[in-house]
Amino acid sequence: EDAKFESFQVLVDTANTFELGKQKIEYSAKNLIYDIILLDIHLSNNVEGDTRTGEDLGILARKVAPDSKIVFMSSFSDNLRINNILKNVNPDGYMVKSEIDEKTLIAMVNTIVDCPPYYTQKALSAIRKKMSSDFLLDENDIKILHSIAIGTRTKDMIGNVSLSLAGIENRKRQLKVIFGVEKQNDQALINEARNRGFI
Amino acid sequence: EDAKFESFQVLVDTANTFELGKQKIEYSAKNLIYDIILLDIHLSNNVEGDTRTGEDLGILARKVAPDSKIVFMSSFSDNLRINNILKNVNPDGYMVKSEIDEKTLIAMVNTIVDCPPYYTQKALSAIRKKMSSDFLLDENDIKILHSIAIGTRTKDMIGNVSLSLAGIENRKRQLKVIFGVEKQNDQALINEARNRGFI
DNA sequence: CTAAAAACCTTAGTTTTTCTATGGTTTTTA
DNA sequence: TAAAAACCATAGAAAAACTAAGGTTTTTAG
Repeated sequence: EDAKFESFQVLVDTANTFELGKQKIEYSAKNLIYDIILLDIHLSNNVEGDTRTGEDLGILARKVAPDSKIVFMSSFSDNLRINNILKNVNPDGYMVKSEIDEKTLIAMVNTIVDCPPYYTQKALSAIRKKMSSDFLLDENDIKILHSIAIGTRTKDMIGNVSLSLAGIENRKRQLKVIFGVEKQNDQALINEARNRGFI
Repeated sequence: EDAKFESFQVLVDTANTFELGKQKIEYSAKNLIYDIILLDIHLSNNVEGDTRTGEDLGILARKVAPDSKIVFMSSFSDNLRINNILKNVNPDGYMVKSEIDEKTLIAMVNTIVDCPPYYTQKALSAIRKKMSSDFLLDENDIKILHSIAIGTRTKDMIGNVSLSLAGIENRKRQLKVIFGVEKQNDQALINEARNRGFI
């Protein structure tokens, strides 16, 4: 906020819950629209059990304020999250928090207004992984990978995955082939999937 | 080449044909390996009809000198080319020539040695498009898109595409739906496909 | 302007792919 | 070491994609 810019001055407005953010974005859309909307993925919601995230807010912002630039901030350089947000929201920028400082913030603002997108290095690293391994997994594949990652037993995946047990087993086998860890254990599969930005 | 770096000095070696580049890379791999290999996509080959490009040289370099960083330079911010190279070579950097100057070159070198990747803005713009539209086209889809782009009539696509006429027509219809240009003409489809980096 | 060609669309039947159900074998777990 | 889970294979069912055929609409060329 202390940063000096040549051609414009900075006015900052903040909100710390989904609901408040939603209100401000909707209000601004009808009045003075925001140039840049900076979104934290993790939101502290006031209502218990409210699982709406900054991603949802981003999707909303895209709809009601299509001319505002959207930049995400995330604590983690978590590959899957970055990939999902780039796909679902297509933000003009993505910054990993550990890389946010005055220098990157200024660079971000200058890049965003001029020629987006702006990504910090760790975000770029995740993007690179995704771009270089270009095969597509469907919803079920992703769910299975996640379930394995958190230690869910195969038989307990029924219900999440909309496949029969045999179907899930088949997919697992197939995934191991795709990721080049045929005949190896689940850990190898997860490592490779994480490494390539699918988890 | 005049740029000053703090922690290292710059030695430059050049080659202007595929064959010469290949020799130098192979020679260096067994002796003093290159820190960074800068590749131009368009090569002026001495032999007529030699269609090998910088991309092929990049694939070769990755194999024989896996520890060298590879950076591509391209005149065009052509989406498909960028996507293909990122997928097939997975370079540590990609620079669009119009964006190359002393500043970006220095930034590239510093980023590459420290924490790759480095992409110039126009490359990033292409990458963004690809990341936000993440569906996969198979070989036939690509062939059909290409055929349309160069003006091939649908009925003449049989032979290239290994599908029946009705099959090709179906795919075309489906592609228009996927790209969000349903009921529109072929030009709209090609524009959108090109825009998203599939052509 | 008009006739021919191409593109477009639909339907029925075929092929291919993927899934389920089932049951046996191997590995893991307690 | 016995039970549970994972793994694997097979036959049949279901879904998806393709072909062939024929009709309608649009485009092209004379």
